[in-house]
Amino acid sequence: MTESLKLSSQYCFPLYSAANRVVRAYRPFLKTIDLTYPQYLAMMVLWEEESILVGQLGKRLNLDSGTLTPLLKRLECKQLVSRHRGSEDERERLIKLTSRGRALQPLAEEIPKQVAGCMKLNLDELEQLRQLCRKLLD
Amino acid sequence: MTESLKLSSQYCFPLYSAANRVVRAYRPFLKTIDLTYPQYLAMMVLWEEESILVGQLGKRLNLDSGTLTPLLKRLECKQLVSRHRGSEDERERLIKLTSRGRALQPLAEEIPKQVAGCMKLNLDELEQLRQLCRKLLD
DNA sequence: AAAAAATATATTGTGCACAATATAAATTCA
DNA sequence: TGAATTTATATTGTGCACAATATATTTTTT
Repeated sequence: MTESLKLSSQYCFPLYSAANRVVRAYRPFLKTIDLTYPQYLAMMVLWEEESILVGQLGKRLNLDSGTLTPLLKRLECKQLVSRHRGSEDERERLIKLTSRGRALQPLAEEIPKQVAGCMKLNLDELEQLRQLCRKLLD
Repeated sequence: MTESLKLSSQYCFPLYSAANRVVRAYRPFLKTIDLTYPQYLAMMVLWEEESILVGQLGKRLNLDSGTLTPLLKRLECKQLVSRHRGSEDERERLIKLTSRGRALQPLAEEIPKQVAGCMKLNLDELEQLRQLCRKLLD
């Protein structure tokens, strides 16, 4: 057996597995506000920005239109966002937070703390993990 | 704006994004042997074990039968594995590496090194990242 | 042994994630 | 200005990831 192909030798498998685990950890909390994790990420950006173009949102979340277009349609169905065209450029799609979307924010307020409470890592370790992931993403 | 809901304050978003990035980094290399990343993980276990029950494989990969059953059927279609029943227990599904599956291993040998070469993290940082992810997964 | 409970895997349905491609509008160039 | 190119988003198709549930077999209990 070659060492390099042993599961226990892999660096990326734990990362892949940890990301799955974390999204799963969010699920019960996000269920209370009827959002998936990627939807929650999009809503976080909108709570910050009020409105944003699909392309800009994609840059913030590292997701493309193939992922975002259907996701944003689902948020539109729930009346959390509205989808408009750019005023100058008709190709652009401007996503706006609705009042219903804005009203969701206070209900999400406690979720980060609650999830952190379920984590096996302390704040220091979470910070290290974040730095390493950010460097990987550079 | 509440600090706790800012995207830049999140600990898990970089982890989620980094995992997507890493799977994407593997893709061109895995394409040469016609495997997806989760399929590659399953094959790695089989290269180690030769045969394994679905449940045991799920424990190694942190995946359930809802994910593994269709994945293993696809590997079966490619004739990389065969799917049998347990000899004692008819409920069990025993997955066996085929000769074709075994023949794939040498072609995968160089992939871990190649992917590591694309990474923005050095070996030390990869090791730290792995340790943190493992602790999170405990 | 028959009924009940537990176990292993499969199925169903939803929502990503992404590559590849399509569409349509804007920009650049001839 | 008209054609070619670029840009922004949408569409299509594949394969996860998982919750919820179903099925079938085994084990335990009565």
